[in-house]
Amino acid sequence: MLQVKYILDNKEKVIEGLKKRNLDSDPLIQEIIELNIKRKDRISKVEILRAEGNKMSKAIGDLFKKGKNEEANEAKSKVQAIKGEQKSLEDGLHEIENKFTDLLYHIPNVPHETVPTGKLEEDNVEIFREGDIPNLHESAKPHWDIVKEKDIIDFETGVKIAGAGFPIYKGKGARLQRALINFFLDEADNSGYHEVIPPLLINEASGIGTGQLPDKEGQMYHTVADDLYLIPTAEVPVTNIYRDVILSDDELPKKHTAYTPCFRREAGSYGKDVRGLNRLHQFDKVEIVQVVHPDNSYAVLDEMVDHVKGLVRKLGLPFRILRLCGGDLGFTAALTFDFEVYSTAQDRWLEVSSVSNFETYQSNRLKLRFRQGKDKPQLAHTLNGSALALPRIMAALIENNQNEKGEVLIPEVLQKYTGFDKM
RNA sequence: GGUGAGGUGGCAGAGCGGUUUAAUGUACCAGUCUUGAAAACUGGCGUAGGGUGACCUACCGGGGGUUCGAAUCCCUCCCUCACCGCCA
Repeated sequence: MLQVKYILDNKEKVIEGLKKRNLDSDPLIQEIIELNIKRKDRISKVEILRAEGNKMSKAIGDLFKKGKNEEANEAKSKVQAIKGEQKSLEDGLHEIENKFTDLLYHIPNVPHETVPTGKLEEDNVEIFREGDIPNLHESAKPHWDIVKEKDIIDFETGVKIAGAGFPIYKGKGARLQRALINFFLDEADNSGYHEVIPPLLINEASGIGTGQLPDKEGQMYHTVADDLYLIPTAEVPVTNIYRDVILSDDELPKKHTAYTPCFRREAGSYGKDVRGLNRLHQFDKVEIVQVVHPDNSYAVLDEMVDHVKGLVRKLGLPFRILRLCGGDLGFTAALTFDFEVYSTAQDRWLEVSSVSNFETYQSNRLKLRFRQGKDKPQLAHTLNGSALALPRIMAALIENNQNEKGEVLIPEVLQKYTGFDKM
């Protein structure tokens, strides 16, 4: 969430910035400012009373020790009166503070100055494009037909076992999946990301830390008996490694990569959009996460974008990078670049990666700080990106690399992982 | 799942209603000494909110309660450890 001090010092900037999200935050910000005044006023009143009470209580102890019981009892009733007043002020304070933090939780991050205005996907700005879109032969098919013919992904049996959106990868399909995971992990390792295998279930505090909670619990699977959530992305457990942590500046940056399955409840839209591998409830992803010094975070964002670029390039997929507009920007992000690969047989772009800088939005919730020399701790910046999400990469590879003989060719970089060069 | 023991500063560890403003040790930082280091000694050493400042306030797993006063007593939730059971 945003820092209160930042909101107070940059009121206009915050309101202007949030307009890019098509959000009229003026009344909300105003309410926060007013509540903050009330809050501070109440705190100082409570603290004055408390200081007085503390002092008198101490004196009572001394009086009893000296045997002046009468005086002590007299003082007791005085303190009792003070405490009564204090209690009702404190109750009010609790109420104010609950409302205050609740409001803060509901304000999204302020978009970076380079975020374009816009409401829909179409308003995202393409900033980069690379690779030739192949001309497919007449008999080219979408991936859902190909995988069925070759029996490498079985959607129907997945439906029986779990439901729609839980495919079974089989034989060479499973092997290709595994190859992609290992390729992505090796590439991340080469770029200095330290691999972790995190828990796939997270508690409420972790969900709040990275911004999935409150309010967005509907997007996650929830295990009722134990009150845990299945991770929607490795971002959540990996970033939460640093919840309530104060790092020293020479420990920055922290770079992590993790392969995990991801679970999303999101009830997709319909038809072509959700067919085959386009949208799943369970999918595999390799994530990269960084915790960095605030001065570097935008340079690091570029570095992460370059890393993802390298991956798609090596796979030989035509791709483009979009700068997300305010309307399409995630709740917690300040700036996001989406990667899309071109799926020839479907004749459309498929999102395969989202690389974002959250600035201090997550670290403020996480209490993720670092200390520069002997200075007071300050909030670090967090970033993350998919590098990459598997299913749509798989879909694009299968569609773009099909030849007239009905074979699907495996990109060279993957062959040492798959052990075969075509399917 | 059962039984028992616990959760105190970076770590170790005392305190179990009122000189706790949380002892002590250790780690760390600075200084003295030293050619330098070690040792010894001296001082400093948590987070957050408020005040120009001396200072004030909160925090001993979380929340609530008893009391003039709670790390200490009570309730509740969470977590850790040990043993038993079950199990990959």
